[in-house]
Amino acid sequence: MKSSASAPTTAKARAVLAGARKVFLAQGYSAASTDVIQREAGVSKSTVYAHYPTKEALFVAVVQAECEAFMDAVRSIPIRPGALPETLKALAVRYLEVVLSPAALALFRVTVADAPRFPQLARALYLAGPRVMTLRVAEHLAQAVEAGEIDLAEPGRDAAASLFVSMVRGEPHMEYLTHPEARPTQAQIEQWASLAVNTFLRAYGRAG
Amino acid sequence: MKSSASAPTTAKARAVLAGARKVFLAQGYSAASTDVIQREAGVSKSTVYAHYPTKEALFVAVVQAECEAFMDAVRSIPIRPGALPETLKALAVRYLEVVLSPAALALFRVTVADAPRFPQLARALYLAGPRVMTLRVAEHLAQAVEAGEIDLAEPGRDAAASLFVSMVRGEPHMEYLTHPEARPTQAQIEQWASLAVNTFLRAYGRAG
DNA sequence: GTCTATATGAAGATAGAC
DNA sequence: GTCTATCTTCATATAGAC
Repeated sequence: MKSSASAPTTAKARAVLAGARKVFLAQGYSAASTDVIQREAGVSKSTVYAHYPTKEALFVAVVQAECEAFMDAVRSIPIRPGALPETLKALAVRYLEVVLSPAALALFRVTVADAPRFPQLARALYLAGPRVMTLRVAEHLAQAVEAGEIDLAEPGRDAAASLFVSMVRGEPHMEYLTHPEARPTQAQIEQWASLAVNTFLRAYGRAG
Repeated sequence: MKSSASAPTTAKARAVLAGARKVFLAQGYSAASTDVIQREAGVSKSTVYAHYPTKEALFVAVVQAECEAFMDAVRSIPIRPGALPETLKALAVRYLEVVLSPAALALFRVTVADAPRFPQLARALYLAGPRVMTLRVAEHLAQAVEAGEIDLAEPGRDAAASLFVSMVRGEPHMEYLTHPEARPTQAQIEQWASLAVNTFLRAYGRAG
């Protein structure tokens, strides 16, 4: 069911991918060197090239694997049916935890950085993250509309979901992308999630 | 009044900076080579090094200059006093035009990409863009509160401004960062701005 | 598949003349 | 300040033995 690349089988093959993951996510495509990847993986130069024909192919494999892991993380955020405010809040908190994780920030950095050179990877990131999250939110909002908890006649379900996700991610994502040493506290995440949910429900909720 | 680097005076010096700007914004720090910059500028290698001691210094000069230009662009967005919906809409449209411009997207890409290596540049970008915009919005929202057009008692003026900017920028910024060949249409910008403004005013406006 | 050793080119930076 | 020519290092990638 993998979209393209096959998962490595042997121990050395896994070591190559793991080393490449570490180096590429830390340094980006151009700054990373195959020498360092090779050393990090504890293998020789030709072992790297035995599994991946070029540095580009190795980078593509790494980013694709990370996008799939990222997508799985977003997909596995539970949506517990219940009162809408609590459900949205929990959703927002979990999404922020994923999106602000060091791995997700690094993936975003290196993928967006080389988007002009690897446009398909940038698109894969978009589909794996914001798109999947927005679709899931839209689905749940549809249920809330049915239940009469919310009124989305005007902007539409999809636009409302997209806006909600933008509100949740917007400011903290920007902040931690531009402050690479800093880490968000749980309190900040909760606070921002509450702010976004409250605003969203003030705008569209029925029993505000 | 410049914060750090001095503006180039001679024609060659300007050519070096212009060439570096073009190449760095297109390729990022690591992928860019001083050879290409030198050729782009129409000067020799040592002319580059006569003005900037290292590639790093040249990159810093380019990004700082771009951040200042970006800040000026955000600062020069007019806030015409008038009815709040129209004022916010115009503000949102102009902000999106700036933030989604090819130069701003490229600046974001290369700066965020190398944020771990050049953290002060990433912070400069944050201050030049989101921070300046949010402060301006907060200022205007304070006036709207005074005029009784809006009620921001609960989240507070600064949080509301930050949320508004997140709503405006969120989805389209993400979309065009991850689809480098595509360009937004004016209609899309207007539509997204309207959506953000309407939602914000539904949540906090008094005469919704 | 995996290693050591190496080919080949390009990168950042400098020397020295003008 | 500006050029041509060059130094040195390090990059991607390959050859050939096991």
